[in-house]
Amino acid sequence: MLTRFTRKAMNIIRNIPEGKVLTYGRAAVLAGKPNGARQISRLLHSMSEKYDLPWHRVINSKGKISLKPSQGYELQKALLESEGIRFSKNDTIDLRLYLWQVSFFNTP
DNA sequence: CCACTGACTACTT
DNA sequence: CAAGTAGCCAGTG
Repeated sequence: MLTRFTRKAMNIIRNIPEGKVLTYGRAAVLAGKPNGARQISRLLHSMSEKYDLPWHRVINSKGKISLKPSQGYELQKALLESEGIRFSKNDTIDLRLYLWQVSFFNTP
């Protein structure tokens, strides 16, 4: 049984457009739980495949990929770059350019 | 119900 | 800037 928060979060993540990203924290806020960032990561980890979520479009608040090398890092970076996202020298994504700007999201 | 775990974050050193 | 810390809360056993 999934919580309302979890379902809402999945819905939001599914709607991240190509070439844009969301941070764990932002996704949590949009799903209605400002402190639910860790649940977002759990979601992605456990059901990104089952529910066909664009898990690679979610990164941490510093604009970096949270996965470790050989644990999915390379794959995520490749997927993002294939959508046109450019990484800075220090391997960070410029959130000013790529953060999905959504002021409201309507899902009951 | 309790304990433990995290692909997190904001704040302090 | 890097490293440490306290708070966070759904899932799991």
